[in-house]
Amino acid sequence: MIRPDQWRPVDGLVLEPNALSAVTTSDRNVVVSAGPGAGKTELLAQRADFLLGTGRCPYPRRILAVSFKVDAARNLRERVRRRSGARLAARFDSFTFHAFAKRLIDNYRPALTGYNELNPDYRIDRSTRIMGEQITFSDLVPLALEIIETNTYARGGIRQTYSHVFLDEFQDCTDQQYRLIKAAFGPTTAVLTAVGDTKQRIMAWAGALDGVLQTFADDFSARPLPLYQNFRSDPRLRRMQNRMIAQMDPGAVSPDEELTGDEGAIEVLPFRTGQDEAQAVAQLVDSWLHGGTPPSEIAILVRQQPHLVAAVLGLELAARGIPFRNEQDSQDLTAEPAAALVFNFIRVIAGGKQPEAYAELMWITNRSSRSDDEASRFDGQLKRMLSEARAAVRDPAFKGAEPAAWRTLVYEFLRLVSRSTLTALSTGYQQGTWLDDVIEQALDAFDRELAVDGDAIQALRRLSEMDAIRFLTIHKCKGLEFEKVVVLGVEEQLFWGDATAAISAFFVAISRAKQHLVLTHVRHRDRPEEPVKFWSESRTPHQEFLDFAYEG
DNA sequence: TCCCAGAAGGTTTTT
DNA sequence: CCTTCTGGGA
Repeated sequence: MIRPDQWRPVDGLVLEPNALSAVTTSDRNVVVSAGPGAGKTELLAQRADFLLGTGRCPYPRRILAVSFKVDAARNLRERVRRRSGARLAARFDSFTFHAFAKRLIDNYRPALTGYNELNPDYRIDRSTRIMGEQITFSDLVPLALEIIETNTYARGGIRQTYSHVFLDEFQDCTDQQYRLIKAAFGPTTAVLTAVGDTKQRIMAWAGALDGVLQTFADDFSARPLPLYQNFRSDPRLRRMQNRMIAQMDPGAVSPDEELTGDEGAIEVLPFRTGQDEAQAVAQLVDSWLHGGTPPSEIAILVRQQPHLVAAVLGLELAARGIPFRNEQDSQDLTAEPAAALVFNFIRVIAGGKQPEAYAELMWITNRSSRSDDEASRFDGQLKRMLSEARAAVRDPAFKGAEPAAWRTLVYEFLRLVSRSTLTALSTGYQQGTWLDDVIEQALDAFDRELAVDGDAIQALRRLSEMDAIRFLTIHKCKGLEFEKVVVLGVEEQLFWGDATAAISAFFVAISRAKQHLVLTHVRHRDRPEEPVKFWSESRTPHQEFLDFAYEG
């Protein structure tokens, strides 16, 4: 146990004064407002280390961190584990709002009565609610709220468990989510830390509360702690951000003398057609990769529907052998162990030497508790299965039977691995149909990628986190950062709607870049092959946004 | 029967 | 911001 006055930031980080206050305050609610790159997530990780390491969050009490996206929740969880070690991190729960709500429902389900009554093996569906057996995503938070509001036992349990609560990206909190937080943690039951940035509020259309940071400050008597530094972006990029801040929130502008320097680059590239744009951007990406930039440090951002806007670019990248991933249709399979197992199996039988994938496969399939005798028999069966599958894939007839032939092999492999080994991979696999859904989703994603160029190994690379450059909507990129960012289509036709929402989206997009930002626009975009209801072929540059790119 | 205003969808979220 | 269709009023 460390004494609070002897605690130092982990990894020797130097925190600005307000950040240090936010990290080491142990008995007061605070609201940290800070722009992009201020290190809000890092601040929460440091605060977790402080609270757990000094015993301000005393055993067996825990810290609850609530985020909006799986990515963000996982990111924070891993950072705390890395910084503070597994022992302390075991008392740190990092969930999305939905995961937090689901846990409340699972733990206190009998508290739901009447219309909301739910079977133990209830399912979650995208759209349809069936009384008693199936709920939708949007039911999760209201049902959790119902439990917390009506059941003193549940309320007491949750308050007993958590001494501190972290709220990430809080500017995008909805009315329902805010009510859940308020009902679960009254003003004096836990110490709350909210972090956010009003300028990055891009969920207003989905019901994010206007001025929720201020509402929180009022309701919870939270101390406001603004942060001023930006550790992410080079000076040229910070100056562009600052020009936008001057318009969005004049009070938060940084003085010019703090943003001097020549590092960083911003380019505005106008094109005649989407085809020209695709060629130039593919070439640019190619040159970045050859210059040594890792693929995971490059992102292509589009306001919405990246598959439509960037379809031509996809072809240009594929022609150059550059793996790319459309985040829209391969949603977070990387986090699913069952999907990873399927991909590893395909990697092992499709590729030449794949020692890592092979070792991973052996480890996962072999760890269920068997007797030595059984284990060695299973080992033999698996090796025989793998070598037969390898031979099958290399048979010229296999090409003609794709993708169904892959499916057959994968299911044969999964049968051998056994259902019980599979369900043991993740707690979620024991309830409902989630395991089967994940396996099907993994196979679908593989089919889709295989259809691009018919190369199984390339398809897998596109599905992997590390090897592929990413196509993202601006919404998906929130909270992420990249060395190089291309914002495709800075056009009136794409940045439509409420002016505040549009400028916030553009601000989020440009502030992802650490070193190099490229903005493109075209005069003509071909209507895509797949039918779309609304599409203008002729395009207008979004001059107001593009002008932010220029100094003076 | 003609004319014009309004609507529609797009960006997210789980074990 | 786009385009097409519908319903209500003239």
